[in-house]
Amino acid sequence: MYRASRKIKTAHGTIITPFFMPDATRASVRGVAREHILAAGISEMVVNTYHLMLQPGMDVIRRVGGVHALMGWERPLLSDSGGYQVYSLIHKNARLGAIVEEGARFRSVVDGSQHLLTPEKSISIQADLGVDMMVVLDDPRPNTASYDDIAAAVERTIRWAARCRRAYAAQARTRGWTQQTRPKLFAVIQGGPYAELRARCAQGLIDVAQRIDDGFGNMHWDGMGFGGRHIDAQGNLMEDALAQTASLIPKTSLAFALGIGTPEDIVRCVRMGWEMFDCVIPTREGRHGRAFLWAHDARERIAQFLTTGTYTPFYNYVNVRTATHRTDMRTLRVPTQRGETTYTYAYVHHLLKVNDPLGSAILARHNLAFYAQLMHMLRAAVV
RNA sequence: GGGUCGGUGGCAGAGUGGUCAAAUGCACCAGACUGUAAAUCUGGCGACUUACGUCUACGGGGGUUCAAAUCCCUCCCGGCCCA
Repeated sequence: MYRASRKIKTAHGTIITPFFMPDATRASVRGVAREHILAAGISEMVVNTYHLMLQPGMDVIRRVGGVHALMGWERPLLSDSGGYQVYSLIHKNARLGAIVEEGARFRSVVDGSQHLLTPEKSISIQADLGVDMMVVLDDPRPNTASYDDIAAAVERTIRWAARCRRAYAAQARTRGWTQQTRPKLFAVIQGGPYAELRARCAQGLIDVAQRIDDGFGNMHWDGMGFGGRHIDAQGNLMEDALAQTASLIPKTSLAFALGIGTPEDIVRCVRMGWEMFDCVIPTREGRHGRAFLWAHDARERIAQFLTTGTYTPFYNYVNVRTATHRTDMRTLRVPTQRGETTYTYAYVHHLLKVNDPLGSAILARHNLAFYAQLMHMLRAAVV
């Protein structure tokens, strides 16, 4: 069952669960300015260790005083460890990298240069980024990998989590973090499609937290995520896996469903107990011409699903690129700093057709507002 | 008026006797996208047909040939050169 809404204090403000973070992988949500992110009702974003260490590079990040300063963003940020990027690179093209016990060896997609991202280095980089929430380096595997391969990745993920936790404690000393200012530390559960491996991974990670001091005497992870891919070959949410994994996460830790998802997936996951999400869907789909739209009685349908488990579709998904919108003068709501404005479908359709980034940006902003509203409804429903 | 080069699918542009319903790009019509190597990728794109397939097509008309977008004749149209 869902977890009640709770507040998390960070150095850049208080977060209320459940919440959704758009991916600002390279320190920007592609094409959407920070004032438009805020206007959409979004207060947290995810940046990426892998991308930022390559560009602009940690030398620049340190000199400008961190990624908040670089972006001019005053709200909470989470950095992903880079594990997923290395996984993505390696599994799409084995020449681009390899996992070794020391860490993830990979070639930069920016300039082809070779790098070794270790658990310690990932934590150090994330500390330099200055984010409010950081994630341990993990070893994701495709769900199609062999049982033995995934089992080995689970054990490695646990060992790497232990190294990350020690590195975190060392950073805490060096940088003088306090219990109030320190970034939250998230572990990541692997195990893919195998329930016993997920359980083993979760228990292994919990043991690590109890065994290794984070520098503040905490005996738990601030958050625990579920990594890898949670979508089957048909594009459906792996509900059993997500439900089981949510149940493995102690209430002392925030439950973070990495990379999820569609509005429906998020609602389903919140019911299972997941509390935080990040995904490219609202922005990528927007960039590619899709808009999420509320169905009638969406709020009631969501509330009904949370209490009874009976799911009724609560939104529509429209492709504004299709010819039907060429002269469609109905309007699409887009958030602004002073409330809201509207654009006609016909205009957005035209902008998309002429490849003006404005069309993509309008839809991304619209979809971000949709996701923010969704999370607002969910917060109200899980009191 | 003479010469010359050329007219190919919505556009640009290959092809110069058979494997051509015609490369490729763009446009167009759809689809995909879930810790962003994604302003990316996939499919369709003459007509009819679920499909096998059938028909009509490379400016118009007429020939040669078993077979023509490709060769010949003629007409129409366009560029350039000469008068």
